[in-house]
Amino acid sequence: MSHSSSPRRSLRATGTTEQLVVAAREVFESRGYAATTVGLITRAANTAHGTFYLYFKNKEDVFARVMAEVTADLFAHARAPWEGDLHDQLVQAIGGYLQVFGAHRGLWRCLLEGMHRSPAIEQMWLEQRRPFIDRIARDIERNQRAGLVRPVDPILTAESLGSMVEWTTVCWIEYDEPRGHATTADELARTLADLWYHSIAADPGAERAG
Amino acid sequence: MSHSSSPRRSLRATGTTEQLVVAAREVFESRGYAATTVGLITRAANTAHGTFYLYFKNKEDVFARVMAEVTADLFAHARAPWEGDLHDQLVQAIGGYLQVFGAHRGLWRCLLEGMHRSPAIEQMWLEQRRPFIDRIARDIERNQRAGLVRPVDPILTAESLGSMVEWTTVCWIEYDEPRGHATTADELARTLADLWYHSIAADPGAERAG
Amino acid sequence: MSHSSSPRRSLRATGTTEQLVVAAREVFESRGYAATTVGLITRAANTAHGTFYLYFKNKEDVFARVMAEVTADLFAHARAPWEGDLHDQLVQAIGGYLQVFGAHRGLWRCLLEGMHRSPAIEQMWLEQRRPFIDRIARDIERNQRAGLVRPVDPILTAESLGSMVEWTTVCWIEYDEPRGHATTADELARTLADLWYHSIAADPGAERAG
Amino acid sequence: MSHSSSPRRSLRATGTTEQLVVAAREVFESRGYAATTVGLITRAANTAHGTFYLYFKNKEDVFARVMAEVTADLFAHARAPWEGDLHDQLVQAIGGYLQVFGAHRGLWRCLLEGMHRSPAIEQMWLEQRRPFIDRIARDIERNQRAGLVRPVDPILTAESLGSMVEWTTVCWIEYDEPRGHATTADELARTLADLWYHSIAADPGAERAG
DNA sequence: TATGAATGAGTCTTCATTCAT
DNA sequence: AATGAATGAAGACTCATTCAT
Repeated sequence: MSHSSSPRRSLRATGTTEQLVVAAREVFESRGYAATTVGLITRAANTAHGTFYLYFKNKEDVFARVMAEVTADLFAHARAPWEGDLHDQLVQAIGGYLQVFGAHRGLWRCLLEGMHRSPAIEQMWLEQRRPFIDRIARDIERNQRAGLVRPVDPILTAESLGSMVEWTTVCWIEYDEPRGHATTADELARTLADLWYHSIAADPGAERAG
Repeated sequence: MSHSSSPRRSLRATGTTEQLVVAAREVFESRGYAATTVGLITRAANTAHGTFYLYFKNKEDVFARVMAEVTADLFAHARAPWEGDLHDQLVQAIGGYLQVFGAHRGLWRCLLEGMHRSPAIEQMWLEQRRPFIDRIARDIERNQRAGLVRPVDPILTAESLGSMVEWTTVCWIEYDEPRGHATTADELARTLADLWYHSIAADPGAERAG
Repeated sequence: MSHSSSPRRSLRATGTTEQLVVAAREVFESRGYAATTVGLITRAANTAHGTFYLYFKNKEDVFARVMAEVTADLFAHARAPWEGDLHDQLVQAIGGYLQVFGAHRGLWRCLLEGMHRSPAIEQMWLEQRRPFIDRIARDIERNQRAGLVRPVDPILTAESLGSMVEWTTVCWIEYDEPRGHATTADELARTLADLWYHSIAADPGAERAG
Repeated sequence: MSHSSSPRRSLRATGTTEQLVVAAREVFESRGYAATTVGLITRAANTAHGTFYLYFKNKEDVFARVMAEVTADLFAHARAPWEGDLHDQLVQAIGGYLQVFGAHRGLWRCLLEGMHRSPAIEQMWLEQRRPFIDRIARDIERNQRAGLVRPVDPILTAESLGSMVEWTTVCWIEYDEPRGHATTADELARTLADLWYHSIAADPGAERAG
């Protein structure tokens, strides 16, 4: 019967897919988007060139698959509830962000690099980024109602502070770390949280005092 | 007899170089780094394909030349002395940055895109960025001595706030503007200056009151 | 125990073969010879890719099988006895030809398209065509003996008139029909029969009068 | 000055183009449309693979170029004025057609083969064929007004008789000639002209008698 | 028998770079 | 200095065919 062989078969297929995705991630991370070729991926995955096209339409397609996994990872962390006062929450959130980001180094640069080449990747980036910015804006509004945040435009502020963390992280990962870790992740997270906090807190001194 | 042609030749050569650099800038801006080819540049410059190699070693080389011109432009603006109190100075500085940045849109994306492909471009980016971050750090230190800025790490803070402006600007140029200029450059500059100011001011309320 | 499965197997096999042949016919008709791939056939047959190679050596092989069926169809029609005088017989014969031909549109084009690629297909075409031409030649000879057809070379004439019907039909099917059936099958059959008749009739006016 | 080198350069380019067109014609003729690859053409032309793309967009493009030359050839012959009575004119016209057609054997089969793959080639075929059919139709109408041709539908008749010559020629070239020239071009031309003449002549016997 | 995953040879196409003029 | 024809190395993608299950 054809059914008996099916699970083992599809297991093999799943294995191959995973091999390719893992290989693709490695190549994308180390080489960047444009320099990655299907040939490099299949060579890294130890499969025939044609096998790639069994599972992915093209480079863009496999990249989407890779990014989907990483974004899911980032989301999982972002979902965790934060505890303590505003300042403590910021340290936790930014610290988590730095950690996940750091675990996938080159991929974010890939995303930036690939955007110009493919509208689909641009879309991917925007869609991955939006929920984070939106969440920040909502938090700001909530804290404004609670009197903890001074009157600023929630949207523009969210964009700005989100960008601060995002880009500082990229620069730190790419250009500080390889040069010898002058700054620790923790140190950076605390600095960013501190700046963030003071930039919007209604009465900075008061809260920290309490 | 052969001497007489020399000045004309070098004049023509200068003209050709400039023609190529201008054409290259246009192509890089509209197409991005990877998608730019020597053929597109020479076609835009109305030059023979081979002529390109008389003046540049390759794409990376001409890109360096293009970026050098743009960076000089950015520096010229950054050198201008800023007037008024800390907050006013920030609005002026960030506003100027936004303006120059906006004038060269695609090139910054090119820089980001090209970094992975070529160590030389990476170097170029770091070298272009460093003076700005350094100047910010020095300003922070000076203002700390004057009691205007609270005690924060000048280097890390400069990196963070510089990144905030840099990346917010890129996102605004690429993803807000094409969608209809919901936010004006002025509005954005004021928001960024406001966040920057509050994030480091020793006594935010006091200074603004005075 | 193993014997009991034998009939079911062969039944299934027959079913699969037929499934594949039918699917192949459809794909060949709609896509042409070169554009047809084994993958398209098995997908249309709802069969595994590998199954194809259990029953056919390759594309050429399955095409031979498809054409054999269609040619048999054409023969069945051609065997029907024609009634009435020479002119009436021609209208019936050509009309039938047009009908069967039209029912298998794309396949004849496939045959023409595939001939260059494979000597076997070329052979197939010649063998399919020969009996028709031969029959025309024999009819001409018979009618010459009966004084109904003027003295012409039976072979060359059969080739020529057969070609006329054959090619006019192809052109009509491919290039008139899609443009809106300006000409009906009946109209075309009568025109062809009329030209055929006059081209060889011993005394055209006389017979029609009778 | 750049002008002095220009003519020699463009001469070289023209030479290369011609080399490629000639090579393409040969490969198309001997292999058919689908089996022809750019690699085969450049190998036959003794040029680098990439050179092909300097002069042609792709296979379809070079085929159009090849066919344009051949069609021009066919037209040149068709333009020649025909002398003598209706029957003699037909013999001359058909004879010329056979001769040019025979000189380009495989190309016409290529045309037929390529039609399914590319709408542009289909268009090419229709546009090449149309003028011939139209001319036949006009001749029939003229001769009807002169009382030389009996009342038949000029369009349908032109299509049919044109197809007869066209397809008989293809079959003769492809399947008679290679098997040993049982039939000469002249013999065939006379048979076709004879059938054509009788199929439409108002009073066949009369004219021939005169 | 039937399956469908895997293979890899073959084609198309682009482009950086060279070089004779 | 300038030209632009020629080159050939990549890289993307397809598909006939094999084979372990």
